Amino acid sequence: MDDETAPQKGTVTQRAIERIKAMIAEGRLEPGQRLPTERDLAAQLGISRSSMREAIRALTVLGVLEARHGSGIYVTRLEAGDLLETFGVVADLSRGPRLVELLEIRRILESTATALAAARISGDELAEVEKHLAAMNATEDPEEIIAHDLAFHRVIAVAAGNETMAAILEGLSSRTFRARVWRGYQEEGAFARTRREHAAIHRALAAHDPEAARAAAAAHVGEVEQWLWAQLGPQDMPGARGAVAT
Amino acid sequence: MDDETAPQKGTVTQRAIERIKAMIAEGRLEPGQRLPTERDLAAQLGISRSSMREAIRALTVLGVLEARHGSGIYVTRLEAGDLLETFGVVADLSRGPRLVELLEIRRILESTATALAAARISGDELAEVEKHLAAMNATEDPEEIIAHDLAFHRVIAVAAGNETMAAILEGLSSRTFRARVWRGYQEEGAFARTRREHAAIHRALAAHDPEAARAAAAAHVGEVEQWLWAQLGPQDMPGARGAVAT
DNA sequence: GCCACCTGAGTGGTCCGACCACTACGAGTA
DNA sequence: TACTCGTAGTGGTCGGACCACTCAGGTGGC
Repeated sequence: MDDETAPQKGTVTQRAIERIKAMIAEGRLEPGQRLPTERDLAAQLGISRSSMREAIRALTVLGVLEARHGSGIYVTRLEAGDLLETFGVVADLSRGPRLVELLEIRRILESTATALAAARISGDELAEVEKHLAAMNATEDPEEIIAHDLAFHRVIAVAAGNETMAAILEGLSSRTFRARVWRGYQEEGAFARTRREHAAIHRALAAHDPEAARAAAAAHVGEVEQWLWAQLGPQDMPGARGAVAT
Repeated sequence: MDDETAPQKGTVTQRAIERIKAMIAEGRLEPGQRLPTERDLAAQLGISRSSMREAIRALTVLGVLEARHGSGIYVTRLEAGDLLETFGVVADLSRGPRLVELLEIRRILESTATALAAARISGDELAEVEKHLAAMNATEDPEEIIAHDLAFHRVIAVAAGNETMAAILEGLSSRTFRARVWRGYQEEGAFARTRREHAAIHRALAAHDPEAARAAAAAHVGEVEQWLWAQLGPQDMPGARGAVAT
């Protein structure tokens, strides 16, 4: 009903966004290709440069386009990582019960990804997993631990052979998200438990045992999930006023 | 550390986006709340209205803000559905091997969601599932079938009790995505098979049998997955690692 | 008294033109 | 040949003007 073909539907900018998206979807614009200048594009669609800039900005934050100052506007590679960067925004802006939901999704995907990785992981990838595991255990700096923890799981997700899933999991473990949740979690002396869980995951990967890997990963994320749930059960999180029973 | 806190990092617009996002993350802007006018906001951050408009447009497409012509700018409810609308863009712009990856993710999430739903689904929800199932079988109009198919799975996802997962699954089954893939799939006379699979899912839900529900849902999505894989098999077989039966 | 209508201030939407900051390429030079 | 440096062209920012729409408050009729 609200589909194209009609003279005009929403705002001019919105139409411009759809037009460019359509051009990419139809293959008239290839990944990496350079677009005409803002001025030319605006003229082509018969709109002002301001409106065209808003459309470009919108597609930029969506990871579809990339603007290089002084050079031009380009279509991104359109790979999973480019497009799913916005997933981090969801994680950053979620609070309360939705955080638990996000962790539940991560548990489901991460456990499956780890199981797949156990079956497919190569020697090189396994070595990289071990590298991050060792680095994680060799320092006490929270920042460094989080960084290697992230990389640890990323290697596994990639080894699972699904780039899109790896990108989603990366968004679900974004720096700020992890920092927010883990700050409290780790303060309760969860370091030792985390190390044990990571070791269990590594063991299952090395043994190429998918079921053990699935269980270990599920337990790993599940621990955080349970803790977070308990956190906002009795009292809501600090900063937010009052538990909202929507 | 990674930024100089004081002077400036990226573009003016980018900074404005971060500022507003931060205001929301810190709770200084509540869901549903109205923001100052574009002109005031621009003045507050010391930037031009044009740049502020680009920032607002960016946050609008991300589902964080909502602009109502003549009324004002408001923070959305910030619920999963609002923020994950952009997920549909990923599905719409993905082609070739990435489509299979997306279907694999949908298979994983959908099977788990269906299993959860089997355990939790209420009588009312089950009735709604049956309603869409009947409507789906009562027509030959592809558009209508797709609509009820979508609603069928949506009810199940909601019954699983994870709104975020339901929103993601909705994005993975967006109208255009489904239309693109299913056009070819259904042309091969998959109607009968689809009906049988839907019936199996419903049966498992009615019996409150999670394992049967998981299997039925996985098979349902897996069928499309296999078909799609075969479609682009002969043409391009990129550097994916060996096929592993899951 | 009540309700429909109208008006106007205020808001987002669009356009324009100017200038700045940066990149890329090629002419000029050593 | 290799390097430097200018410059045309690009995205980034700004300010102002006007249009399209919403909504509250007043106005008029009933």
